[in-house]
Amino acid sequence: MEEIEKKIYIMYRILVTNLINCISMDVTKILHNLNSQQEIAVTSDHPHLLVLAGAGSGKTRILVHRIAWKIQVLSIPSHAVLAVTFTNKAAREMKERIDQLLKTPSQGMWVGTFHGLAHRLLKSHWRDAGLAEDFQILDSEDQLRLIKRLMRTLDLDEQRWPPKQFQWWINSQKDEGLRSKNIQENGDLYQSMMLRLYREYESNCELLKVVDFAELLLRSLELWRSNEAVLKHYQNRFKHVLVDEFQDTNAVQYAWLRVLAGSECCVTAVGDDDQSIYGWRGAKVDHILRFEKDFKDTRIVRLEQNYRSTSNILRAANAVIERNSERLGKTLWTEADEGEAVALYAAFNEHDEARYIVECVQQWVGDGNRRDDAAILYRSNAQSRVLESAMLRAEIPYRIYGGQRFYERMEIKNALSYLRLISNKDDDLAFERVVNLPTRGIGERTQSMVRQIARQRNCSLWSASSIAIGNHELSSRASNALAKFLRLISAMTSEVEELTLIEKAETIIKRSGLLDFYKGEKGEKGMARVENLEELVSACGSFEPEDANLSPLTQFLDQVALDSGDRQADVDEDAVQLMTLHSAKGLEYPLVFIAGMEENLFPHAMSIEEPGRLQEERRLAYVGITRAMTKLYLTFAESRSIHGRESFNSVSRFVRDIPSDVIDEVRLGNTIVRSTTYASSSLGSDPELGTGFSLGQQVFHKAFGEGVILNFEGSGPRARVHIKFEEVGTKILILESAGLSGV
DNA sequence: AAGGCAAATGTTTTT
DNA sequence: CATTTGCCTT
Repeated sequence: MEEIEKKIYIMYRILVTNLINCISMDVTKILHNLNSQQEIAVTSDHPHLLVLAGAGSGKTRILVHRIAWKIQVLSIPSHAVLAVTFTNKAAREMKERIDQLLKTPSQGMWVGTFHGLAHRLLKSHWRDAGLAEDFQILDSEDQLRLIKRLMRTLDLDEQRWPPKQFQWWINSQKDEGLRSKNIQENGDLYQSMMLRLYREYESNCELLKVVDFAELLLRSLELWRSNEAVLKHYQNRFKHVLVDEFQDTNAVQYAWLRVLAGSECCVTAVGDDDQSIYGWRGAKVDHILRFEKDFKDTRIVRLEQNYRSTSNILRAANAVIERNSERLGKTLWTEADEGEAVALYAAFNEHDEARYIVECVQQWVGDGNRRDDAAILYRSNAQSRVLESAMLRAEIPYRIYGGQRFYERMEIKNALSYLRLISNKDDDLAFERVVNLPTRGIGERTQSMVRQIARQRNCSLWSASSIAIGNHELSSRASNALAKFLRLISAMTSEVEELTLIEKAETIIKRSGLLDFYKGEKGEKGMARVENLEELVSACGSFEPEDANLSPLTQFLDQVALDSGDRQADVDEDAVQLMTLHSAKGLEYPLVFIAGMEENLFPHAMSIEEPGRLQEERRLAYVGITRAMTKLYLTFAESRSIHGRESFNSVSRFVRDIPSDVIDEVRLGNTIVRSTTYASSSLGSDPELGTGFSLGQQVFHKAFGEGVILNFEGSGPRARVHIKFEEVGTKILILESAGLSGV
């Protein structure tokens, strides 16, 4: 069997080579430097292809080269190709690399995120999709606001029913493709409550002409399912569909692909079940297993050779992921050298951990390396603070990824709301956001009055406001303030009409009073906000509209809603990268630190009980470890303050899974000797700073019993000692009055 | 209606 | 610990 396959393959290669010669085109570089598995993945002519690509095996490269192969060698027109990713960043990168490889730009090809492509569909078929032509995109913050508002009208107690829960529930239903009418009541109070709000939410979105993220996908799926003509059009066009990060697809996205693919489309899916870390967001690894069944005649190619990491790092990664049961099974291997051992550092607390990392970075830089090549990863954003301040103190330039995104910042959303209101007076969400910002005397009372009128008349808040003023339904003070606001918006609209996008943004930020409002805000915050507003203006300046028929402003607003705006600001500065493990997926760095390798933190306490969630944490650990190319540091803190409370966690189980011959345990300045099981660490040889005791030492106190020394503040007899007692927890004692004795 | 102070409340992230 | 939310006073 294998023999035959080999022969066919050789014949195929001969044919291919001839073909290349015939076309006399330089396509050799498409196959240049590919290993045999990669080459099969690029050139396979099976109808469908599933590439199981391990970390660092050249996943994106395969996708890009396969597209180039199809276009240049198989002469498939580029407009027949659709490539879909999850993030804008990945889509941008793919576009760039295709252009680079093909030289000729990827004209006619659709490359984008699921959401971006769905939006594009709905924009062209808004009528068939049952939407308004100028429908707005609702981001998650807008969504939460809307839900809160609906809860208020339904008189639901926000304490008993957290709005976030409604949001989460509604989104999960939509991710599964379920509308409220598809859900059966099961007599459960919680479910019936959720469902009740879901119904209300659906009809309100309809009314407000807004579409949330999940809706973009679901709506475009329903469009295809219900409209034969539209579907046929796209099925006839896109004969080649390629999906990146396939393990991250949720139910609707998978259905979307299946419907589009129909029966004559070639689907290529590239993914790694071991890197599925978005299960909590509806992603289903099962889709990888189902692919073969749903797409008949699928060729499966495994890419297991890793080109990124040393073999020690890979051994660590494999040891961690091996303990997961539900795997397709894949073992990464490399031709690379053993490399250095994985360093493990046991810190006393999070500050010591940060200090140690800073020291290592300084040494790395001192050795002539780039800060850009170093990344510090952590499980949750809260951990970044301590690391950040340590970097700041050491004057090491750093860049934090994630956290708050540009277009989600309050001042930016406010400015955008003014722009939205300029382009569409009936945008109620924008209206509500800025009607009293900066404060102009339109308070809660007036606003609820206007809302009530809007509901009665079934009109927008904008129209309701003029009705309220016209009918003298408000106090004269409120009426004047409201009229002033309406005049301001109208005036700005006409003033700005003929201006370019950047001028519009500039004018509106000034005229609305937002700029002065934030300038007046005291402290660093106001400054930063003003800077952000300026950055928004410059973003308007560099925006290039795609469609000449539509107004640049509306196009800008749509793009902003779909793009989180992870701008590449000061990318040129050589800086250490700080990010969560989640956002590190897809990236690689020569030097990687993973901080906070502790039980309850990583794996996270919320995930520790459930086996499924724990497996996902394990995959996250695998993702983290495989980011490292040459040197990996794992650190954990024996004591860490979480939410202001001190907690003591043992070293993460993921660390214990790594074979000890791969790990090099770092001992601080040779002062302390400790074992990984830390609790009963052996005594230090040198007393700490003349106190007569050492860190990690077991001590006895008359009242509190036995404990372990965790930290010192100061030195000599007046030093403050942090001790974790077995019975009473941690105490901070003055040494000379504590009356401690060694055990 | 607006600003100030106390209490609550904390995963992971993209779109 | 640090930020956001809600209540309460002016």
